[in-house]
Amino acid sequence: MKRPTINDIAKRAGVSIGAVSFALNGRPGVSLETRRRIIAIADEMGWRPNAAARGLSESRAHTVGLVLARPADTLGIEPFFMKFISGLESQLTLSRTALLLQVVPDHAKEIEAVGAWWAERRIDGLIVMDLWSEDSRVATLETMKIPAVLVGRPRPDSALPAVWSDDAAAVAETVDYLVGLGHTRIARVAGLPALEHTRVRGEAFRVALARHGLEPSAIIDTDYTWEAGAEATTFLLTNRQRPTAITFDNDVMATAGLSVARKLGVNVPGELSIVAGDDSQLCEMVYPPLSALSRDVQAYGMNTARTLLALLDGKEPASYQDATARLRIRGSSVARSGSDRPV
Amino acid sequence: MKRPTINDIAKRAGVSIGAVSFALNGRPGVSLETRRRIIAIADEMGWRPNAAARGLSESRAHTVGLVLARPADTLGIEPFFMKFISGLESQLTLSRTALLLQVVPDHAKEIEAVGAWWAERRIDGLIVMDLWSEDSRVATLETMKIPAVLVGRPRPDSALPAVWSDDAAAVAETVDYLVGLGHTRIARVAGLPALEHTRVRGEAFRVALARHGLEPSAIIDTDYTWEAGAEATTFLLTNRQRPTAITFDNDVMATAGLSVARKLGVNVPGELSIVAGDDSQLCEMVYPPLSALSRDVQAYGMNTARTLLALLDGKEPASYQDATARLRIRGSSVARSGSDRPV
DNA sequence: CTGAAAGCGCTTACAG
DNA sequence: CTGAAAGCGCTTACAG
Repeated sequence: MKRPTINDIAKRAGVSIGAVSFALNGRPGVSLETRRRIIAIADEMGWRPNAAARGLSESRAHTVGLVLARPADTLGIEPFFMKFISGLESQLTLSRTALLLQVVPDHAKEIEAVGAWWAERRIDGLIVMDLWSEDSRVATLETMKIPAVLVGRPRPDSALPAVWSDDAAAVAETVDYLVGLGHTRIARVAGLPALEHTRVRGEAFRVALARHGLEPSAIIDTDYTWEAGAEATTFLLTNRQRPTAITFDNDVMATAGLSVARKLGVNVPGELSIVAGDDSQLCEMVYPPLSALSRDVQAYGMNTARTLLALLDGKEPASYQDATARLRIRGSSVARSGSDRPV
Repeated sequence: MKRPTINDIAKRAGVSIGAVSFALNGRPGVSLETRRRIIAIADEMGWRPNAAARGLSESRAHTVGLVLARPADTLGIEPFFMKFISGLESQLTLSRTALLLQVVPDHAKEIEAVGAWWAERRIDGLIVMDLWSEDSRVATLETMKIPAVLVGRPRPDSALPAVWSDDAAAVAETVDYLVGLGHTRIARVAGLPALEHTRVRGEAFRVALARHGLEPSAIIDTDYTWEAGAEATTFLLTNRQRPTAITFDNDVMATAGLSVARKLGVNVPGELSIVAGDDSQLCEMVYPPLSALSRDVQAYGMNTARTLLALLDGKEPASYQDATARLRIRGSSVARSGSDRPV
């Protein structure tokens, strides 16, 4: 029942353990015939390299880390993470690399967790998510010399490779679409203002509207929760000059907005068009179903894994631009039918 | 920049590496004064044990594994996993144990993944989720002698400890509640029939109704998806003798049921009461908000981690019964107001 | 092409 | 109470 070691294989094959190691790792120094025999024996014995032993001599853990820094009760109904992780792993597994996961409440705890993993040599590299505009983690990781991939825009102040998609273009598509429908009073319910992601979308929102000679009807910062989405929508819809279209930075808030509109007697899409900045099943579960910016999150995870693995293999750090989210039009957005509609 | 080893500490302290190891691990054999000095030096140098080295000599990885066997597109909007994992980790971290995660499509791939981790000695133990009534994994893990904790009912045919809660009691509470409201035609939209969880709930449903002299109005198996929930509800509500109350095995299907009822012009809760078998934010996001069986999922994860850690520490395998889910009553369920209402 | 040996950084019996 | 040494299971220069 004891798991076999290269020693056992060497004995059975009548060669040295060095030869076994060379044969199993495809390195020169063993005749083809011997190599074949060794591999056959290893397979037959169900041998797998002891990760600790290999890690110790290679100084490589064949493991990467992912820390999610968010309050546990915020780990909500967004399917993003599970899908992203699933994509990550499908790639990591191909390279026999494992994924270590931890959930912590904030950036300080994240650095602490990563520092421990790194000091214990449990990980070779790291995936960094939810980047802030001012994000102390980036400099800290560079100081610690931890190979890392940023999930988000490349940073001008950092050499760490990033995997990102063009949020600005996606927001522009949304704005162009809504303006094309005749909307002129368009509001934005934004996510956490500290996130770089949110800043980029906000700026793109202004710029896209400006191209049409328009200004934002309003931009409201939130924390992504249902409650914040509901509150923001209530504020917007009970205002004098209420918007005819609202974009929400995620699906949960868009759903909250839809729900508030119904309560206030504002017809969606008749009087109010809604577009969600994240797509998920939730958008199809409500009525009317929500138009949303949609993307392949699993592919995003896969590309992130590939970028990190390349970095760990000693390749030049290179950022990767993932596909831009595309607008998926559903029932929550239609042409403006108000008095000031262009004719 | 090189990370310090016990060798560096030993040199600085002027002692042998053995003494350092003893001091740092709180074992006897070092004088109190020396011990203090060594610990101070280690702290100052930011030393942390190399996990590979320790793992190799201890034959213990200080890591446990969790494999989620489900199709990637099913990794839906249920917050259950992220919450459970977050609970798991808060405990594991206290014991300096890491969590390895993998997502695979089915049981065969799960066994393959676990087998690889185990053969490579990457994990000391395992958490097994989503148990089936007939589950080949249980026997396989016992054959492989992998320490594992089952998330679900203890198995009569296995010595593996389980962490579970009394689903039957929770279902009975739901039935008693609905019957108490005057409902006599109560249907159940069940989850995956292969899951032991589903079987137990189904049986409890029959038994609880029988105690009131009633029979199930219907029991429909599904795959937990929105679509299946919608289809089942449509079937139930367009039937001649339609139920006045439906229990759904999760929140997503309950939401689908609510949506279908609205489309069919069946008033909730006026003509139909709905109870969800899983609670989540989703239940509060719809109108009327859904009554649901609610539980502390993070605590469930914490207790699972504790049970596994105890097993790894050589304690006798002992199952743990977690708190029973409690019915949280919201707007989707009210007293029956039909013609056959008891007076 | 092959074998014998050192080394990765720990833990842990074993002598003193 | 302390030190010197073997061993965990690999990889990898280094001689032959």
